[in-house]
Amino acid sequence: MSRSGADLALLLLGGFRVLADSATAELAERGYPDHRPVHDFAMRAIAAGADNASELGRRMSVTKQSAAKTIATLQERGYVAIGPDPEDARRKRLQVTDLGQQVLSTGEAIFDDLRAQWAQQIGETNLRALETHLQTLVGTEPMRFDTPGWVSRGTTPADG
Amino acid sequence: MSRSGADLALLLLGGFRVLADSATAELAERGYPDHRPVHDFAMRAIAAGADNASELGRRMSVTKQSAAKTIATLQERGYVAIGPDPEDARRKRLQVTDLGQQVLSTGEAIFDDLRAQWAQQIGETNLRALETHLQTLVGTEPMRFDTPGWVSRGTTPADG
DNA sequence: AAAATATAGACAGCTTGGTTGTCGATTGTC
DNA sequence: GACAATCGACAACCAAGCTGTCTATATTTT
Repeated sequence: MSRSGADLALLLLGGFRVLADSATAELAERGYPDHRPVHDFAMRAIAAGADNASELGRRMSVTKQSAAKTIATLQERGYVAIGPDPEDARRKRLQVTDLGQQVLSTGEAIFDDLRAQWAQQIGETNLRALETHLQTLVGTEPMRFDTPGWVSRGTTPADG
Repeated sequence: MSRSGADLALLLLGGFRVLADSATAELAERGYPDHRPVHDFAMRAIAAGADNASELGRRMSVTKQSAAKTIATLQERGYVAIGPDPEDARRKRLQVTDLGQQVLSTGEAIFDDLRAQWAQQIGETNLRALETHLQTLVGTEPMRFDTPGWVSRGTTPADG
């Protein structure tokens, strides 16, 4: 087996897509249609403290305008609520709604389920090793909630 | 360490992005600007026998219209040539040019280089194990040249 | 041979998720 | 009080997908 670097890249992407697609499909089946990974990660970031558009954009390595768009759709679906910020009149404070929390925990459960399936296939030990090594390779930080621009142009936006 | 399924997904995507971004950047530095992974995989597919738009679309799990767009940009850059098909007047036969071959082999070298760097970080044995396990999880097929839709809507297009 | 059907590629138009650039409103600092 | 920085909004654009429609050519069926 040749084991080229390109194969490795494809393998990683394939792995992600299998997980992401399965999760999206399952989420749709459980009553949350059109919920993409990006929505999930954005909500997680909001829940984790990125409670305004600019900050969310920063954490997701995306312009604030783009973040605002995501926020708008999340708001339309009732997953996040927008209110005024008592400390800064320019800001609009974001908050994950109860419905949003439901999606979040459902999504988490689904992902954990998928991971468990994988663990069953190759063994928990091997899966853990895979994760550990991948983490070493990707960087020390566990890539928290900042979704890395979603396979886009790679360069992080400057914005103003 | 919690090891949630979502973390795993992020890790996989992160890994892919690190490789893809590095490769894109390096390729740009060596004189092939704006060459994205999708171009590379499309060219590989063409070289591997997908010598018309419809077939390319099929292999990349993308509509033929979308494939046609990619082909158009590759042609503009002089990476593929379009000629008539002697056996079927509807078809336009695709061919990777010499310049295209250069990009291809350069890209391959870069990817292999990146893989070597990773091997140095966690050891060849571990990297091999990672690849093997990932392959088991993603599916038996090594995901050949069909780029899996590039983190899009997951559903494969029907088209006509 | 003719008719029905399938396929190749082109064109128009839409959607998603990004990007700049600009702007008014607000805040904080000198 | 003046001035720079920041927040969020708007407009315009782009890339890479999608669908739907169309013509020309092949292929298959009658």
